[in-house]
Amino acid sequence: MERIEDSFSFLIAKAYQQVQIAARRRLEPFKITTVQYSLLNVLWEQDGQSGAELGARLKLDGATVTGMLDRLEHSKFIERKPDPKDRRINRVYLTPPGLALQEPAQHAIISLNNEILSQFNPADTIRLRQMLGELAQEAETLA
Amino acid sequence: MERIEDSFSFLIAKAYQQVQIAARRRLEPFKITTVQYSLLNVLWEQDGQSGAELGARLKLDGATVTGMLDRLEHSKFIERKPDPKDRRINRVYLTPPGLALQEPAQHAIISLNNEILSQFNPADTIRLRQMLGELAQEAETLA
DNA sequence: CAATAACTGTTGCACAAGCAATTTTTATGT
DNA sequence: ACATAAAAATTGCTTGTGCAACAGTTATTG
Repeated sequence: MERIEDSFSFLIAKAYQQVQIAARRRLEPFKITTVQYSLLNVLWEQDGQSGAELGARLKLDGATVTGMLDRLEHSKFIERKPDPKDRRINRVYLTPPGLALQEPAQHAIISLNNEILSQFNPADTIRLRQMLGELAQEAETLA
Repeated sequence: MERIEDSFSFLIAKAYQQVQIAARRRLEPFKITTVQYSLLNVLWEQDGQSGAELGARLKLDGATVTGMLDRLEHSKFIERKPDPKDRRINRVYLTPPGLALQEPAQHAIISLNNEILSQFNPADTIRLRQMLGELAQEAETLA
């Protein structure tokens, strides 16, 4: 028998959970959630993407993206505009308030990541990032 | 500017997500979810615990535990019985079907964890487990 | 002893997430 | 061209999560 705390699935779930909670606290002043932040991040990089593109980039279900866009639109950080060439598509644009979030929100999250990782030496940090990436890849093929 | 894929918070979220999806698939035949599995795991170790004890062990909010117990009770894997000494407390007991899940469900998850980690050498695996634990700890203090 | 604090479980609310099914629109293949 | 397939977005459903508020019970403390 194995204690649940020794199960690797549990370990990564709890590491994720705690990072998640810390990130949520840092983003609270900006009135966005962690997942909304990741979506905004993709938009800060390139405006006017479709919901499908955002979902592919963030590896999120289309239905999840729809809900997130609903809430982000409701809080006036984005706008949906129909694509003139393809009527299936809604393109997503940042509003001025949505744009204004970029500097402070990114600063908050980058600082947090640095603080969390500051306990490891640079080589370990690099290896950890590598392993997390390979882990996601491997789990995906096993799914 | 940082691409979201390079953000550590995103990295760990996606690693978690993919492990989660793989685990869900493996548990599908048993009609339980990954979080229900972790709760059952604590019960397989020791029957008759209170909701508060389960929540503390799994680091879950009381309200979350209530909902999980509702669903596990509805699917007949557990039972709630009032504590005779302390009328605030409900104690949670496994039913025979709940007990019967232990062998096959644990086997499924342990196998998955081994498969996922098989890409790393033993030293890296140990280091990864260490780092994930320290990560959770550190993020918790930063929250 | 009586007032207050702490604990346990529950409900309600909001957000996130995946899956299935549906609608509308565009692409493909014969 | 027409039928079929594929893609995009949405809606509905279930589960999980955390937070806040609450009721009932037990502990503490002045």
